[in-house]
Amino acid sequence: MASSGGSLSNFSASHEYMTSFTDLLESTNNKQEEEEQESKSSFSHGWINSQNIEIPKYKSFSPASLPISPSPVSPSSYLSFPPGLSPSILLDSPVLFSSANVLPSPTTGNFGGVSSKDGEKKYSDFSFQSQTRPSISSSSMDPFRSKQEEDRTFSSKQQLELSTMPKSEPAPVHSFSQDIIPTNQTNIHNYAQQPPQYVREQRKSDDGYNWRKYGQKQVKGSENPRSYYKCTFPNCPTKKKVERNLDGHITEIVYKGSHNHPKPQSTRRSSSNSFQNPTYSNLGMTNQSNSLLENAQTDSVTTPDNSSTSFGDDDFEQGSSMSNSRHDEENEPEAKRWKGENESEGISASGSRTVREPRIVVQTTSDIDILDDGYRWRKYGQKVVKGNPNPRSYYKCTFNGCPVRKHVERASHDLRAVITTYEGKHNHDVPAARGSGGYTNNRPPFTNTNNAPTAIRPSAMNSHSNGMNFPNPTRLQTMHNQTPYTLQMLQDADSFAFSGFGNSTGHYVNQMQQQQTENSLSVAKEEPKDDSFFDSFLN
DNA sequence: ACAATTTGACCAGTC
DNA sequence: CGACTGGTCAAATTG
Repeated sequence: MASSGGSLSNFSASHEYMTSFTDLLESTNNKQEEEEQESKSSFSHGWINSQNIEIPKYKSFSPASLPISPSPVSPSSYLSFPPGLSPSILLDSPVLFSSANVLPSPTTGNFGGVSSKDGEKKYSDFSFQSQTRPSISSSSMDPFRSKQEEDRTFSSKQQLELSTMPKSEPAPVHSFSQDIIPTNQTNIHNYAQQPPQYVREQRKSDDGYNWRKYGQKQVKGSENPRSYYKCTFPNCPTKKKVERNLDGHITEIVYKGSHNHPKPQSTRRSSSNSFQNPTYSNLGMTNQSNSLLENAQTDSVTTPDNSSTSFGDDDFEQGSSMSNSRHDEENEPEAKRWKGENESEGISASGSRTVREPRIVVQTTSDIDILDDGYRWRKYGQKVVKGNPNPRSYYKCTFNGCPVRKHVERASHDLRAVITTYEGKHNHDVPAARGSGGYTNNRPPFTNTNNAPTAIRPSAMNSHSNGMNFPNPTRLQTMHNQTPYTLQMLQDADSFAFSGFGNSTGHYVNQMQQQQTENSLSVAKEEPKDDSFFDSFLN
């Protein structure tokens, strides 16, 4: 199969791969069972649930990456997997399974080792995942597969989740671009190669992180209850929500935010596993991973807006990769956003998706384009929210299919201050500058035209034409715990930012005004600078 | 007694 | 503006 593919273009892939691996090993969460189930379920039923999660690219990627590599081959082999290959095919192929070491029971979908939750099981799952993913990813997968197939997918799904959840996720994101795929694959390989134990860990920790469940709710349109989890690491803003089907299988996992800390490896059982390969677990994953992540983000993908890319650790990887979530959003409309899942039906860009699968989406906090300047907005709501007597206006970007929204409100403590919060990233260029041609020029696009953009942003930030060194919004978010960017934040930053970038400021200011006008927001004009400043960053 | 989970209520966001 | 839905909080429950 694809083994030869070689496209593993990056290290990153390997890194992620590595990380995921380590994660798996490490992961030893108490919640293992849950996760396990989750992972399983997601895969198995993922698309079946038909939550409509279309995971177009996503799926594709993951699958590809996953697995296939029958044998524990070198990562490269994984990579080799041609994107074109449908995972499903691979899955079907006995070879794949076999490679997995553990074969799942056709009926149960469990591996022989399953009985024990130990690594063995995981292991098996693992193998599946790799397989499954491909299948999943491939749109070709027939949701109505025979039970056996489902079972397989099942396991695979689980694996997917596992892989995805933690670090793997990032990979998938990258995967959007074919280039990325390799990375994913890489991850997959690792899993596959890994002993059963690995698998387990994955399940447990998912990603190796520890999560606290803080809520559960029945969501409309789905029989599956949705569970809400927060990362237990102090001050870590990362959250995830998991939907499980009636069977307890995870059908969907959505990550929000990125971890601002390394994975709790130590905690996790990695030790227990014999399996842990030194290689895998520590393999420098950390270091490499970081670099990789960054590369990945930059290169291929996307950086997650939120993505904590900056972190760089393996752990982060996930997040960062997650960050790619942008892609998700943009590319995959379906990819749900943490909150407002706009999932506008697939609107987004590629609407190519058709197949549904359990999704694992990483949302970084929200992708936020800090600046709206130049964009056109439609007001769709207004509300007074608790803690601020001033009404909050809600706006949507009017560009067709663009998921970006923002809300604006005056600070309760200072009417001069306008707080603007952006959610989502533009999937298009700034509309022709209304007044200022500058708009377009200035903005480098955070906007993603396509999926690709995501990756771009980070770099964009850096390169920002303005010469502003402002931290990438994405990162900022991360830094702020993924808090959406707000004007306030900008204001805070003002002082320093401003000083350095006078020119841009003016420019931005204008933009702000324009925006204000457009939005009909009564933005505090008094402090246009702030906004502009802000905008500049955003841009 | 403690920690984790569950669950109803509240709040924000969207239509 | 009101209704609806999803996300979060936090008290209650469970292990």
